[in-house]
Amino acid sequence: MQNKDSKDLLAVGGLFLQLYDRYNRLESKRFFYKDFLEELTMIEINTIMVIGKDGNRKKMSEIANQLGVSTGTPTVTVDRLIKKGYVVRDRDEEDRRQVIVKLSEVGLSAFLQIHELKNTLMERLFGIMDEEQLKALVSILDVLNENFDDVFAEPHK
Amino acid sequence: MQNKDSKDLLAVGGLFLQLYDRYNRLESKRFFYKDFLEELTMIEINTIMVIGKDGNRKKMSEIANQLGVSTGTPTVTVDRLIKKGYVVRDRDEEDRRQVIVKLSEVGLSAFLQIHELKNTLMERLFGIMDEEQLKALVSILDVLNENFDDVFAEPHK
DNA sequence: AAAAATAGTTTGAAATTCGAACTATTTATA
DNA sequence: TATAAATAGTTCGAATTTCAAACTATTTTT
Repeated sequence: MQNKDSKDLLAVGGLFLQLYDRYNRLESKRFFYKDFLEELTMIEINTIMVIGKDGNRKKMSEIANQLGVSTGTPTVTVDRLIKKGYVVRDRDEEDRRQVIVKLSEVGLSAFLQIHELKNTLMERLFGIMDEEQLKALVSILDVLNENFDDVFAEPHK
Repeated sequence: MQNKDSKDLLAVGGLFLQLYDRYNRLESKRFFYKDFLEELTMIEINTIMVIGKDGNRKKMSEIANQLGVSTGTPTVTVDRLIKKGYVVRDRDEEDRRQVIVKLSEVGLSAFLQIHELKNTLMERLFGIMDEEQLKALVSILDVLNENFDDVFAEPHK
């Protein structure tokens, strides 16, 4: 039995998908974003999280790309978020075709709260593990993240 | 430094979320479901996957619950899937309030193809790991899945 | 200077969603 | 047993989300 076809390789995929689905469901509005959903819809929250990550400054195309939607979608969402006071739209003065979107103070505060909320969930999820398991998992997740883009670079089949 | 506040506990959450986001984006239509999206929308695919899992026989409420949407949503989606020939609607004869939804032959075939597609992705993702890491990861994911519901049972805060 | 490429916006149509009101059926209760 | 309450789904209307195509504005290429 060689590596590629090991029973562990088969098992780990199923277990990952199971955990992924569970977390996915947990994050789905009803529970998780309850405090925000009076004000914000899911796509608005997702858009805020994309804008705030790594420096609070994103082009429209970056937002569309990160969310996996066409560029028409964030145009509409950002319009609404501006109306609600969560983001600001600027034109890049270097290249005036580009639009730069940033979080307002309100938007940034929402971003930080949701970020914190996610961290709390993570602490719950992984809090049951002992120090040794944590160390092992950190190094494994590191490897998976590092190789992710390479592994899926060429279109699969 | 005690367990709960260890740097590994902090790190592992971020790494998990990173992997989660990446996989999430990968699964998002454009790449992954390309072959099906001429025929099916995302919610239709998700609904098919829920119906097919664990025995190809689901109540409306089970579908809504698994998808994290209100019951109105699968009613509409199932209508469309019936029209497209992917599922069948039956009334439970024991309790005639309940509606049982099953995949047709076409639906089952789509389910299996998508299932296979996901497994292929999993093999790619985890194929870079050696046997020892795989074993470790299997046992960790097992623990996380087993404890998931308990950990998040009581509403967080 | 003209043509091509790029970044976003606008538009219209379809899909998705929710929550509330509704129908049908089953279970509880008086 | 009759009535009330609970449960399972459906229908409805309004809002959100989406895409793709046509469009505007700007920059880059030829």
